[in-house]
Amino acid sequence: MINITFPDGSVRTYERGVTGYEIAKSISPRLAEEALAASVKFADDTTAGQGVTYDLDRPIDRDASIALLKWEDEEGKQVFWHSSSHLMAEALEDLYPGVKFGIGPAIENGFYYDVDFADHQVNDADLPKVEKRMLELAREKQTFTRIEVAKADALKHFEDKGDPYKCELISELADGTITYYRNGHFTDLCRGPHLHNTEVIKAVKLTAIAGAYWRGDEKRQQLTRIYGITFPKKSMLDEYLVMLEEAKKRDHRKLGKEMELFTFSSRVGQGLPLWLPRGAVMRLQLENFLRRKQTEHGYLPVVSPHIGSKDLYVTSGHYAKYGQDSFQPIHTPQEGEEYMLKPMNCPHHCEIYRSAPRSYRDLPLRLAEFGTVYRYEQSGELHGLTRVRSFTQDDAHMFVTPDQLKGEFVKVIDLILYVFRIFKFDKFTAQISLRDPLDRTKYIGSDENWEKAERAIIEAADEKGLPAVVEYGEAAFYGPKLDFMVRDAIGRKWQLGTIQVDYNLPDRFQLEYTDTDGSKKRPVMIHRAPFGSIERFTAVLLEHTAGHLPVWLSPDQVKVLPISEKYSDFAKKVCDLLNNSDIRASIDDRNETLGKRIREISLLRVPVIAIIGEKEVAEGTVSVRKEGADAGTMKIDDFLEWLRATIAEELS
RNA sequence: GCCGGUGUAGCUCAGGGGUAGAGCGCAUCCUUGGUAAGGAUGAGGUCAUGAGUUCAAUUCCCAUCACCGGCUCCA
Repeated sequence: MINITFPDGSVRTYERGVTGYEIAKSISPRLAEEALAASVKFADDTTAGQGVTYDLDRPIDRDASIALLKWEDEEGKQVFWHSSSHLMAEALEDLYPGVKFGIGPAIENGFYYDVDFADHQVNDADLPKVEKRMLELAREKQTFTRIEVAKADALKHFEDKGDPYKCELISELADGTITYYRNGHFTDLCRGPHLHNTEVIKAVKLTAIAGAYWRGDEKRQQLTRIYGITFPKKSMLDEYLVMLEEAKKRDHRKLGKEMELFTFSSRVGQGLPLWLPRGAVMRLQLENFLRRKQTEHGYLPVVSPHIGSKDLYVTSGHYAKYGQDSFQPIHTPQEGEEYMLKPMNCPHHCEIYRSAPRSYRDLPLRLAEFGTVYRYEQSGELHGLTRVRSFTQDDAHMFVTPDQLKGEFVKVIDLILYVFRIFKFDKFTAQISLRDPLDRTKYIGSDENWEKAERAIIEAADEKGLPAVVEYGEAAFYGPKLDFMVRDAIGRKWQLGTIQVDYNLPDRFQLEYTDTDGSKKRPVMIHRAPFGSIERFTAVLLEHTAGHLPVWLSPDQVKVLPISEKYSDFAKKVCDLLNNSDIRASIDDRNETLGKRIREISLLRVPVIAIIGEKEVAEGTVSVRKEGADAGTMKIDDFLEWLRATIAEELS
């Protein structure tokens, strides 16, 4: 007999070799129905961590703690979708005999399988057939059988089957036992784990078809990747589809058009956004918001040109690393003279640092600039405002002594958290990227400094209580970093702010300061950008808010609507009063019905509408509507106060 | 850059080998309206661009460009 410990601490004894499924059944039939896999941590496993995920049918042969994983658990979903990808493969093999398979993992929302269809051309119209077949197969209540085979046998199996991709994968595995999983007549090389039975897969939607290189290598065979998602209930699929529709409605490209914020022109060039008047107003508010806060934090504004001599980037090292893939140098009438569009602001800021001798008393020196940079992103990678070729970083570089690193980090984290709070990004995580412990040769800078910096980041994150994960080997070659990921209102993840330590540029530019003892020391540089870029941030914010920006940020804060032309004069007076108090208000007295004007203004997402008719003129009031809801009738002065209070509230 | 898809009026889209349609928007007029679409009339298109097949191409074929979905990349 063996002891099984449950998450609530209770212990039960079972026969040796009991399976997760049997355990679940012994607790309740309902649990057996809902459980998808088991998280098993053996009593003799002394390593940290949660243990391994087991198939429900896999025997447990010694004392262990187990947690039964359901759909609600992330690992449960992963098993569900991984099994679904096998089910899809089985369906594909049925429908298109002779197809060859690459890999088919679960992903954040569903799964995919990379398939070589040889001569057959698959398109969207084929997907419903595959979905139908998958559901038929699922209803056969296929079990997933785990089979252990020797590597040589596995290799032979897939050679006989004529599947070169699987053979390649197997040949790279360590010698010894390899596992297969079999469901129905489909057998796949797989580590597992898998579902107890395919019957729980009740709803299937194949979402997309795309090309994907075998092993992500563009020089190799391109396979057809089919994406899909499955659910244990039909209603969940419906909800998911509604969510996708919602995401489409929030697409910042669509909102940018509807709200008249920005546009693109092929004549201007790919990936080069044009900010329309309303967009430009919003953008200026974003900049001013940060500028004010940065002034409080002791940042000094600087301005640098949009181009720089090629030498500058040769010195910084960027030319050697990225020169070939950048906008190419600009030539002048002067023979041999070359300039480049600036791909980043740091080298310019390094030269600003060098413009005067620096003392330890000058540090930290914080140079800030909304610096527009130009990067030749690959054309297929451009996407709305999130990936463009010209964008403005909310950039700043801090030059600090090694001892100031941590204090400075804490201050930057504070700033970023402030930004998140104001924009209501309530859910976020941070990733601390450190060196690869196994290979320290690829990093520049002394061991001692790296350790200091890594410790500083970890401690700073800890002090601020950041929900942070540490990733080893993810640091840049020039320094460790801290990145922030936010989740938007419909649960999607975005990378926003970043803080990076840099030992490279101070070296390359030979930056120095005079220390207390009169010796010359090298400062450490910190790059940071809370927004990342104004363009990207705008995109994320639009999708997060579905275009309903806070009043302080809205391009038009108030529209004043006289019910008929008779009240235009009074409306004009109200409008002037608001404008004189720095409220962005304008009048809409077009020859349209009130309902129609309200509709159009609402579609532009103007947050506040002030309506003026006979009654209002007589009483010196306005009738206020905010975000589609009646906010009451107010005296003009009260309305102004109310607006100010609303904005102050948003910014507190 | 690669694979696949799309490109028709300012926008959203329908159509189809015999040179084009809707709704919205725009203009003019009527209407002077009370919280998300009042009415009438009218103007707008080299059907992305270039070459090809054809008596005839916006439609079919090819190339190019842009956009969309992915892959790869991201200082």
